[in-house]
Amino acid sequence: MLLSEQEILRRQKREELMRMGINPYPAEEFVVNATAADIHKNYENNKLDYKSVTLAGRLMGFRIMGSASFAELQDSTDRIQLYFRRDDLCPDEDKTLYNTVFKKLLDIGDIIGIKGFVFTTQTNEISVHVQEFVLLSKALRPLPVVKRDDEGNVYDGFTDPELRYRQRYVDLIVNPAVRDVFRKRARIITTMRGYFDDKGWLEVETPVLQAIHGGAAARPFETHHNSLDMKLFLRIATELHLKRLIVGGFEGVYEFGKLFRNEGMDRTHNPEFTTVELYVAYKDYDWMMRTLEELLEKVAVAVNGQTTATFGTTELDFAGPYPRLSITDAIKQYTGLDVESMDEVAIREQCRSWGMDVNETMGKAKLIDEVFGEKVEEHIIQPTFIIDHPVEMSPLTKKHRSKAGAVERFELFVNGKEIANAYSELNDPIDQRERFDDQLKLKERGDDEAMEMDDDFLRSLEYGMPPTAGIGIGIDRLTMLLTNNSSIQEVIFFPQMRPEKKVELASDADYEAAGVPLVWVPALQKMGLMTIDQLKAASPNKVFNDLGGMRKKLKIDAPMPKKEEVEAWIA
RNA sequence: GAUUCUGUAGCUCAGCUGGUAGAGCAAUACACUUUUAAUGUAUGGGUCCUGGGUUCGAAUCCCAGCGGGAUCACCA
Repeated sequence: MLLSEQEILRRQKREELMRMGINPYPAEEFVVNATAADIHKNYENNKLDYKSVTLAGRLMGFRIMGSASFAELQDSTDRIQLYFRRDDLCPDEDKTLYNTVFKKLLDIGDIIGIKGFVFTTQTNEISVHVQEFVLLSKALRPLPVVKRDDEGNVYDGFTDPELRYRQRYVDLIVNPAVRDVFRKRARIITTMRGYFDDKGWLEVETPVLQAIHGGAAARPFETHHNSLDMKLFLRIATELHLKRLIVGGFEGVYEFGKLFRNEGMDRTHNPEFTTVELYVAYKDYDWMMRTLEELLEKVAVAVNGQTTATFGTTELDFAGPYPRLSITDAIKQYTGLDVESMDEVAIREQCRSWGMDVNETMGKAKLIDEVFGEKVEEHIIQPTFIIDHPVEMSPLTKKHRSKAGAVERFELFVNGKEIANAYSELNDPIDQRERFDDQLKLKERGDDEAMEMDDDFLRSLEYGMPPTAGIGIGIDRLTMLLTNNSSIQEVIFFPQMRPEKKVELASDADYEAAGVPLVWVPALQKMGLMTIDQLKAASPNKVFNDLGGMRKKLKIDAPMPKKEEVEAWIA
């Protein structure tokens, strides 16, 4: 492995600590009785309680001034300043603990535990005067040092998205706002769970691996089960299993979980994403709209303390009720086009005149959906229910009680994006079978997103499913809205990325087999001789000469090999 | 998948019409007992993403590849 100068130094410090009898990775529990946030919040009003605190966290900065020093400690809650004084830590003659262990052998990124008392410095900063400290974990890699001034301006930020997503742990350490996003994400989920549980609905888990992928129009991931020797799909929705559970007699069931769709990736799509789906018996989509309004209002308040959330320059208000607009009325409102009174051909012509990419296989329903997506969606900023979609686009939805050709469905749009999709669930098994048949016809015509026939699901409906309202909510997108992030990668800890490419590197054993003593391997690697082939192709004279330089540069403690030895490696 | 921008020290970035690299922070050494983007002095640190090409000479120009960002298409 090729190490930077700083990494080598830290490894040497680790060794040095061990030589001094200090375990850089001790096993013992370290009991903490305070946190940085707690001290900042409560010390001023309650000074007596902070005469003896123990804290643990990561060192994020040093300001050393001779025999006294300040350091920044970051625990899971916040940062706090530590004050170290040599003669307090080392009252006797031996000043090693301060001069060597603290000043020389600790680095930014190391995790320590401290014991001390809280006080306020002359510059009026609440700090901990350290009386004892113990190393809990030595960090071998240097951390990016992000500096902030009093106004909160950031200097030398750790900002490269590739590095931030690939090494999210580093992002979380140095960018506190990132930790906050994920705390809010967790709060969104726990608030929803609490709401559902209070209603008496059951949290359930259904299979991720499915022989038939159903419940949505999407391309699935495929995998293979070895002992069954069969193809399995990763689920694209939880819908069909949850409805089986309603058939089974639960009044309400919900599942938070990952869905997997083998489609494009961009700032609003990750191949695996989180949704919650909820199904409640004896309800319809009107009821579900009211429920969603109540739920989102609670969630917004739980996350941001108010029903409004700022997204970019717009203020979104999640306080219900939200406007309800049929998909055809929405099109009329934003384009002036009355699609209800038009036939398929006329709509298609209109789409073409707008320069939209449409073709003959698209029926009226699909065209309406396209027009909505192209001309309307982006304009819907405040939470709005778009309702009563054409039946062809909604194969699992009950036909509308009064509107011909429509279904009882709504999608909630916020800031131009769909974040929830719900309907009065279709529970007529004969109608459901016909809808699946229609999907199969689409599939035969080449629509690889059309749903498959799910006979077991139909069988369950034949036993009778109560009238049911169901909804799916995209957790990632909701989190984006409530945390003011325009990229899904910002609200997923480890967004999908291409694997890092590994540099081709010969192993230590390969070098040894070529006769190279291990001490010289780093030197050869530093010279760019990463593989044995490269070594064999090198000039022995040059290698021998360069080795002298590298020996000094890398502070290699072994005597120089003889020229004949070097020639032997290469020959 | 298409278009476009981009890849230089551990991090953030300079580097002009080609002459083998610079800054700040981080690191190392020294000074400094309340600093806070601590400060001062000195020092070290680079396969300039990879591979070809043009050239006496490439971080720089050209081609290809790989990674990433943005926009668009499909989708939630």
